[in-house]
Amino acid sequence: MLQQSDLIFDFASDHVNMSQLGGYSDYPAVIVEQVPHTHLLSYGVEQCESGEEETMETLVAADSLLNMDCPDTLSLEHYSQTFLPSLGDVITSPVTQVTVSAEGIVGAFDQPQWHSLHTNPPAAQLQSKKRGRKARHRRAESPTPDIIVKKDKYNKGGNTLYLWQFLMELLQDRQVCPRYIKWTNPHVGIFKLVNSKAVARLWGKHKNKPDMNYETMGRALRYYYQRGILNKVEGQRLVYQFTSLPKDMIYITDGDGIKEEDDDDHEDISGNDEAASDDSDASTVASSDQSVEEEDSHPPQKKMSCSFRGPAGHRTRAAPRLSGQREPTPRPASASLIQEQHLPIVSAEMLRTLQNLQKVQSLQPAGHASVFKTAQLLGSLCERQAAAETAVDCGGARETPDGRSHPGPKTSQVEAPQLVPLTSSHQ
DNA sequence: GATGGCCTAATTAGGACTTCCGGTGT
DNA sequence: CACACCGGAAGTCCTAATTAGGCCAT
Repeated sequence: MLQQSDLIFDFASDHVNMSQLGGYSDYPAVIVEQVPHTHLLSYGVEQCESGEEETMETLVAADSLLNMDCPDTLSLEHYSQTFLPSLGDVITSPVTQVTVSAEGIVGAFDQPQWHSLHTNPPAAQLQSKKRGRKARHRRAESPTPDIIVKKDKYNKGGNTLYLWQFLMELLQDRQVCPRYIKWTNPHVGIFKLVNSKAVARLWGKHKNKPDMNYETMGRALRYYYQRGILNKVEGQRLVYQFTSLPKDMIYITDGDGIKEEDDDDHEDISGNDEAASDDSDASTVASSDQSVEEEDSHPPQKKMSCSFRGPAGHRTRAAPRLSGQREPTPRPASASLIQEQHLPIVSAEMLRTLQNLQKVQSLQPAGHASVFKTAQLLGSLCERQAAAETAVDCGGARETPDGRSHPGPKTSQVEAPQLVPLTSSHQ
């Protein structure tokens, strides 16, 4: 059974019947979502009694959030060749053996996995400087718009999570988004570091750099300007913009259950949640414990509303469709910028793929450990989900234990945004 | 003994930060 | 004054590519 703070990261590779997917067959493999039980993501931060506990609590939050000792969390180790069974409404695609070069992807992908939020080309095409030794192939670089890494790089078990990936992770994590980091304009990839210190500490924790601070992390972010991964939003502090986003990004928005970080965050029953200010610190995560308990007993995650978005692939978690209801929205063949499969992201929809437990059981545990984790989770949730889905059928969307949204009393359903021109610039 | 194939360890290049710094703007 | 922000410079860490060497078969 999954332990608290367990996350499941897996690619939802589908060598399954793609015909089931209809027009979605070209959807990317990486789908993103948290494990249904939000308590699995407990940040474990005690309620803040004073601002002086910021550091400790932030670090504790980082511990719990990232679960750094757990290779199953952000280590990307499951970016390997994991094949998952798929339900009809789950969009997956093969992610294995993707050979990429600076000239482009060679192999599995014939559709762009990412969409650009800019028209401007990447800033830097870093040229390797050869000296002395015989010329050799370039080492794979971070998946910047034009510089794409080999998939295999992420299979080595290293802690190779780039900062931009990390930020995307946070932006898809309801425990930190919008509390520490939030979208200010998800349509164009603009986000804000609501609590820059906490985010920096989380990053430092992940990188095993206890001295990490926003100044240092900010330097790394500034290097992203040159590489065309990020832009700075002029005139707004702590606000940055991704130049590219995965199409199946989960956008956690400030729904009814989630107040803007700058607003009064009174979801914490204890009243100690002072998550408002930028530097209020990670103690704000303490409220997660509260919410974790709530959500444990009430699987529907009422605190957020989020949606998938993409120029064509936008899907709304808040209103899950049944497999037969999905509308085949074709995906525009825009230029691939960042390979989506590099995202250390989990998918709730992937979890859904595992609902087909019979298929899961046919897998070999040795090669699909995380799959089995998921399967176990799903098995334990199966009954509840069935009940929840019944509720969906009867009364609109409710978030099921596998992460689908439910129309809880406070849940606002976020409609899938309108298609955003890829050339949209930040506002 | 020469050659070739395979495997492994060591070396090297280079990417992605990290650290430090001085400076500017709000 | 604090903080955000900028970018140069140098350093660290890690990983992939390359090379060298050993072993074995022919």
